[in-house]
Amino acid sequence: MYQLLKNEGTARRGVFTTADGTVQTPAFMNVATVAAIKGALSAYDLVDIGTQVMLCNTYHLHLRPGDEVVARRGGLHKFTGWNSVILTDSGGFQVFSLAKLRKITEEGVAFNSHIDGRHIFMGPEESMRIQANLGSTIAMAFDECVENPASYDYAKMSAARTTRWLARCKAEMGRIKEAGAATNPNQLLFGINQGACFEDLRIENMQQIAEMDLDGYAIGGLAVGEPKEEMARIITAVEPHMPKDKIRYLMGVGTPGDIIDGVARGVDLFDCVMPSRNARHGHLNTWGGIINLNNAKYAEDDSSLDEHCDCPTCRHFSRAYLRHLLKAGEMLGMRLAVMHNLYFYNTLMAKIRTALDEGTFCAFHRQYVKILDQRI
RNA sequence: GGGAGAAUUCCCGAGGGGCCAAAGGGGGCAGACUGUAAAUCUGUUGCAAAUUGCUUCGAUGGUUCGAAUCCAUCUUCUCCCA
Repeated sequence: MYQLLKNEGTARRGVFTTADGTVQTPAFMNVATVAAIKGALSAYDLVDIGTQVMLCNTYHLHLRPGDEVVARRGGLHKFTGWNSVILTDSGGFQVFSLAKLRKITEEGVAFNSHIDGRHIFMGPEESMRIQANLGSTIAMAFDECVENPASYDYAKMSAARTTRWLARCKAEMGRIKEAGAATNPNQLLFGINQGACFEDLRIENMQQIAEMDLDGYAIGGLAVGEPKEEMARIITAVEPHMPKDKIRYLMGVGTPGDIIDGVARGVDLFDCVMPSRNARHGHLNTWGGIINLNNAKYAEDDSSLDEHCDCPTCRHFSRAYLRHLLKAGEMLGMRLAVMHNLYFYNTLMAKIRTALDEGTFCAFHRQYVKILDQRI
């Protein structure tokens, strides 16, 4: 259940209550595709870095270890030791990212496993059954994330099909719960808006899925290579048609600046691989911008990563040491870097919430939206 | 003591008269990454007043229009026989 506490323009401050825990929004969900945050972070580390929601992936967990294995362990919460909110992505993004290995029909998508090449079929019903086995707090509807650029005709056809898939997802989830076969009987379902970069398709699609009374609504298919102005244009066009009393999720976004902009445009939830992937590659977020620790100039820099950050990494280690660990390919380097970047993102969201609470988000936006994405 | 082989750029290593500032790795430097097939991918890596010029293939000297490449001597290393 979503409760809007306060708003500043279209920006919203709220609380999302679930059976597994409460999420203060706006929030950034930390991506743990295969039920682990890459960089050797466990559920216990997530508590230390201020994580509210862990995000896992249906397709990846279906392949390995297998959703039924997870179900027999009591679901993702027991399996991972993370006792708060878990969102599972439906596998829809893999329709996009594994494009070379798949074939899409009305029924669903045929994949070749990226692990061993074996034939896999996933449609709305399969995705719902897998997510029911995984027992996440929130299941995402199975969608097609269309590549950019997309033709108008393809985007229209695909969005309509994704909506038909959504109806099947809702029906299948109902059947599973009725049969008592869900690992988590309180599992929620979010629908996903598609329509590429065409405002009329986006709006029409949003209006259709808004009528389906889902637990939350996501905007998908953005941040897939289109210019930032395009993304902003689409969010601004769709937002007025999203239910005010439901939580809104902008999938796969983004940079700190993208997130601040997203909040300003009325989004409550975000997720992105950037903080963890960039951290592993030496790109660290600071309150003054992004630094690339691989750069030679940090080889003898004894200062902490960010003097304004009090994460475990910044409290104890120098840039020179972190750079050495990263260069040497040590797991510790990645772990410390990922902890910092996720702490940074989680802290960014906390600051956004405080600004909204205090009615100063507009000033916060002005101060940080550009600088945080800059390279220094 | 006798015989055989080898020395190439930061490292390993290809190249056996002109198309060689010299393949390919590694390392270095730099860049990319947006619901993670991503410890991946891309560029670059002798110097400079830079469509060119200069220096570099163990050292010195030679052959040749032209040498990393052929010859002589030397140095160092490896292997085999004593």
